Amino acid sequence: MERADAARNRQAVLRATEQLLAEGGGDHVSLDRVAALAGVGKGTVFRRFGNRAGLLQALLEERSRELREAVVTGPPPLGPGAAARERLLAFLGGLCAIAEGNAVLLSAHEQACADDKYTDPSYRFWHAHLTSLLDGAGTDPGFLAHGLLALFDGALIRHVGPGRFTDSVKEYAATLI
Amino acid sequence: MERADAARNRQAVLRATEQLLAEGGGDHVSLDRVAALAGVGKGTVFRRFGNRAGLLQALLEERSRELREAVVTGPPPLGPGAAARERLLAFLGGLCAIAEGNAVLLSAHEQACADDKYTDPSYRFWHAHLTSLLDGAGTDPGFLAHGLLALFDGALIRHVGPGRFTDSVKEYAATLI
DNA sequence: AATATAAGCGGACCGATGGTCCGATTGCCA
DNA sequence: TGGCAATCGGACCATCGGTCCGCTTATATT
Repeated sequence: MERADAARNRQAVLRATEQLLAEGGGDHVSLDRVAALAGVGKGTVFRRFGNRAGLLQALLEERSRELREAVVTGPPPLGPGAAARERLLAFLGGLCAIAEGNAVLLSAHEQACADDKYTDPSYRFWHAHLTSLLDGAGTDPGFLAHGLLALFDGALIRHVGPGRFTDSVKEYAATLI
Repeated sequence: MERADAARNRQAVLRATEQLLAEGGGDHVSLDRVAALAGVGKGTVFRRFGNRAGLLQALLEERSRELREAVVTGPPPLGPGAAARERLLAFLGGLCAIAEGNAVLLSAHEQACADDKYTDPSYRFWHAHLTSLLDGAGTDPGFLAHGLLALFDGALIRHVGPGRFTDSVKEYAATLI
């Protein structure tokens, strides 16, 4: 059981992080600043989240929890029951929505994860889901899944511009499968 | 005209950088170490290459110069003259060869470029070439090109394992076009 | 309510890093 | 050979991620 003050501080830190992400670029979010804005000590941030990557990942998971649950236990077309192709397109749509609204967070997280990106639990989950949906269609569904997920890059989203991004991804996926 | 000692130092720095990249991970390459190993002052490194990203990009350009020239002025199937599909597959093959041999350098460069990745001259060049080769085939060749280039991620190469990577990319491209 | 105890807290501290600056040096050309 | 501009080098700086440890406090127990 987590102590009440601990839970309060976890929230404060998360809220401070998203505020800093919103008002400045991803490099504006130093852990010193996060701690200061949250009104806690730096040690607290690290005890809760381990390191910079952990903090950003926690925020990312919070933002994608809904989609994750919908995909596992929700109704079709996201959840089980629909045809794989339907589910896949619906899933990519959901991912696009999250990605477009969190481009800065995405970049910061990638930057922080660096090489561990592919062992990150979040990534593993999306990748496993995509792979299973792509099974049978074409060759090497695992690599296909990597190829699709590679599109969800914060800098790319900003580069092509949100709005255009979602449409492009859908076209791209339609071409691929 | 570049002074003789300046040219010598530029070489020394590049060689030191690749040696450090080879013997340790990408994070082993601090500019202090590069300067020390090259036998020059830190200021020299920055005067030559501007910053960390510039240094890595210079190395990357050196490693890919051959392919760049082959693509522009070389004989088919890489150069002009062959069918677009042939050229595209040949080009991706060349890129794979470079990428597999330079996964660590790729990662380090991505990390250093961060958000400027898509305005990096090197990236622009590859992207423009791919886009022109993809013109007509399918929709939004520009985004297709981004999708293909997104595969060339140092961490991904290490994750799927070199060898497997090239084959997977070729399958992927064949599916896509 | 008093107490014990473990969990939590905060911020000083550390090592490393990217990047700057300027006095000393040195290649180059006349 | 002399003068000068380009080059050099490494001390210096700000910042960052991460650690540490003495102090505080929430909570369970009696």
